[in-house]
Amino acid sequence: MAQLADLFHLLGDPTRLRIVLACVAAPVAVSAIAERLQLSTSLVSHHLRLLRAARIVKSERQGKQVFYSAADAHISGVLGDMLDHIAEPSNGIDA
Amino acid sequence: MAQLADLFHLLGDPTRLRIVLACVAAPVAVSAIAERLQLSTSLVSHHLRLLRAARIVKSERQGKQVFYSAADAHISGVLGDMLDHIAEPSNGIDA
DNA sequence: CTAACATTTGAATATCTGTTCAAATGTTTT
DNA sequence: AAAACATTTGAACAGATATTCAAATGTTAG
Repeated sequence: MAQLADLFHLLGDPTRLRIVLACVAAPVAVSAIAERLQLSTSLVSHHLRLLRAARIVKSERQGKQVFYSAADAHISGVLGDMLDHIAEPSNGIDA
Repeated sequence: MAQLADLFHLLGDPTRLRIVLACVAAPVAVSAIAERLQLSTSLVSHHLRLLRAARIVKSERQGKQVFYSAADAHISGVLGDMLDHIAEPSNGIDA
C-alpha cells in the first residue's frame, strides 16, 4: 500500500513525470534528458535516483554516459490509462 | 501534462489513496469512509474535495449523507496496472 | 598521471501540503 | 423554529520535498 502510494507520488511531480516520458520509449543519457527538457543534470540525476529506486526506470552504463529507460511495460500501461481518463468526454469540463 | 501529474499526485498520498480504494467499488458515505479508515470526517472531506475536483471520484447526495464513488473505469485500470508493476518478480527485491 | 567529460551526491533553502481544530453550512426530524 | 446529524470550510502548524549550488566520484582520452 505504501509502495503503491510511493509509485504514484513519484509520477506526481511534473518535472519527474517529464523525465519518465523522456526515456520511456528508448534509453536516453542523463545529459540528453537534461538538454531536451532544459534542466540541470544535477536535478535530473536527483529525480532519476528516486525513479530507479522505485523501479520505474532502470540504468545502464555505456562509457562515460548512463542511459535510463522504462523498467517494465506496466509503467506505460499506467500512463496510458491515465491519459484515457483525461480524454474522457465528461472529464476536463466542469459539471 | 500538468493535469496528468496532478492525477498521479493525488493518488500519491497514502491517506488519499486509501480513501479512493474505500469507495472505488461502491458508493460510500463520508462518515462511513472516516469510520472504516479511522480518520476524522474533516480530513476525509478535505481529501474528497481534491479527488472530486480531479474527477477521480464523484459525489451524490442522499438525505443528510453524501456518497462518493469512482468517477470512471480508468481509475481502477490505473490501480490495476500499478499493482501489476509491484507484483513483477524483478521488483520488490533489490538488484 | 593529468585533464576533460559525465554523473552523482550532500547540504541548504524556499515552497508546498497533509493534518488538526473550530466554526459554518446544509439537511432532516420533532 | 429549534435541535440533532452530516458534511464542508478556513486558518494555522508541522513536516515533507523540489530545486539550486558546490563539491565529489567515476570514466575515458592525451
